[in-house]
Order: sequence, then C-alpha cells, then structure tokens
Amino acid sequence: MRSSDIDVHGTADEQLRRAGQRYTANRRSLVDALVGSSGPVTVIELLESIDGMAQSSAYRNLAVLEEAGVVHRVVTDDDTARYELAEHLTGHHHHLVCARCGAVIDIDVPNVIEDELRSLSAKVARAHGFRIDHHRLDLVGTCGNCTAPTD
Amino acid sequence: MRSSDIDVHGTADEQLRRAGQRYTANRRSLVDALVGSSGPVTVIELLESIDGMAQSSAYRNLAVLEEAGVVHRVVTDDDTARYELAEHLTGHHHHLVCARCGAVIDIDVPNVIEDELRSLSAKVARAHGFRIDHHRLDLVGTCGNCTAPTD
DNA sequence: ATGAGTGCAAAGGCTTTGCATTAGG
DNA sequence: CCTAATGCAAAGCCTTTGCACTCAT
Repeated sequence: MRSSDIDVHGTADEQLRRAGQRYTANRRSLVDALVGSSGPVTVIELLESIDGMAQSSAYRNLAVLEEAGVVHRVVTDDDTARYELAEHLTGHHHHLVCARCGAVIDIDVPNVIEDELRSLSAKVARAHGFRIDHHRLDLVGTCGNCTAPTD
Repeated sequence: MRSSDIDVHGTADEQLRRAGQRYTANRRSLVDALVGSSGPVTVIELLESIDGMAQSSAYRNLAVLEEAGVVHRVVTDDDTARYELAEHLTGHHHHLVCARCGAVIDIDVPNVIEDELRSLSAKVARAHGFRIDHHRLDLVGTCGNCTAPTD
C-alpha cells in the first residue's frame, strides 16, 4: 500500500469530517507536502515547501490532522518534531535515523520481525497492565553524507 | 547485568577520566539518582530528587556524562528529554511508553527478536550506506493509571 | 595559581496561545 | 450570519549560554 495507490485527499477529507473538521486549503497543502516526502519532515521544512502559510497555522493544522488520524507526529533524537502521513496512508514502516544530521528514512521490516513484535506486545501488555497501541522501531546510526571525507 | 551488580560510580569515574573530565559531587548525585530509577527520567524529576543543584548544572553535567558514555539521552513522545544510565551499566533493554502521561518503563526483549534486529540492521546498513550504531524499540500504549475509571 | 565546575540570570529555539480578521457553510 | 480558520504578534516551555565566583589539583 503506497500513497500513490490511495485517494489521500479523499481519505483525509473524510477523516476530518468525521472529526467535525473541515479540509481547508492549508490542510490540503500540508497533506500534499507530506505525500511528496520520503520520510518524516520538520515543520520548518513543510513551511519552506508551502509558501505563505503562517507558522501558527502549520502547527495548528498539523495538530488537527493528527487528532483526526491523517498524519502522525514523530520524535527522534533532535527535539524537532517531524510529521508523516498516518500508516493507513503509507503502510506500516519503521525509520532509519542519522544521529548526526537528523535525517529520517522510511524502511520496511520483514514480517518475521513484525510478527514477533506483535506477540511481544501482547505479552508485555499483560505483564504491565498496559493497552499497547503500536510499536516503534528505529535503526540509529550515521548516514553516508555524515560519514563522508569532508568531516 | 544490573546496576546493582556493577560498581557504577567506579565505572563512571573511569569513563569520565578517560574523557578528561572529573567525577564531581554533582555528577555523582545525578548518577545516584539514575541508579534509583526504573526507567528514563526527566531533568525536572532529577532536580526534584537531588535538591540544591542548579538547573544549568544538571543540563551541563548530563551532557558531559552522555559525552563520556555514562548516561544516555532518550526522547519519546513528549518533547522532554529523559536520561538513563548507559546500557553497559543497565544491560540492553527497550521501553514501554504511555502515550498519555509519558511514563517510560524498561522492558527486556527475547533474544530471538534481538538477533533478528541485528541482522536487519546489517542489511539496512548495506542498502542505505549507513553505519548503524544501535536500534531503539518502543512499545507505545496507555498505562494502567491512564486507563483508570477516573478518566 | 589555574582551569574546571557551579549558580544565577538572561537568551534561544521550537511550539502554543490570544486576538482581531477573513472565509466557508 | 455564525462559527471555524487564519495571520500576526506575544507568550511559554525546555534547554543553552554568559559571566562572575568557587573549588579542586
């Protein structure tokens, strides 16, 4: 399942309506920007690629979109939040993170591991009285650019 | 391997010396506070349990301790950093996170999964030109308190 | 004595909020 | 019309930094 295979805007619209929200031009712009990215992006990056949107609108609308389940807020190592489309729009995936420059790349993980993680979740939920919603798996290292000779 | 089984202060001292740093009273207090916790704690929590240490000293010393490899900075969902002892002092583990209140609890993961993750890392490293240092696995959900009837 | 460590207060950077204006149903 | 959404500016919150003082070697 890839963003290109689904009617992202239609789905977003529907999810927002269901949440009692409108799918405004600004919100559409944000979703468009996210569709075009290969991994979670920062608010600043979004603003750069959108032009004319107030910073406060970006933050407010991303919050609305997250609340409605259209986008997902991601925090890695640096303390700048990043956003990506929700998993039902992108497919389940995990992240490869550069600890140096903060770059984040989407990666897929073998089903064997996903299965193991699901059963682990069930076990841990029981043991600790949690309800587990999802798991998060990041591989953290240094990307090609940051290892480059220029260092 | 548990904190109680190792000479944490001796190790910390040695690591700091190796990094050209001193193991001062403040740094020792921070390590002590971390030894007593069952998971990553926020700087504010550390300050509450220490008494008399300036906030700036906490941040500065935690940075030094992290640089020396004594502690590890952890970021989860809220944007407050948390700190824990480095893995060679606590053993390799992962985190159970409450998305509601932010609580973080250490958990162990079966070796099968750890093995799978290691080989996944190697594969992904090759595919993306990364050098992978470690992985991070969080199970995210809602803890018992936050699911309680009082809601 | 000399540089590292400390505390206090001020500054920074990301994010949120207040308020008046604009736009959508 | 009437509420939601927007932009601008101000405020908040966590974290970092500047500076003078203190401590350890």
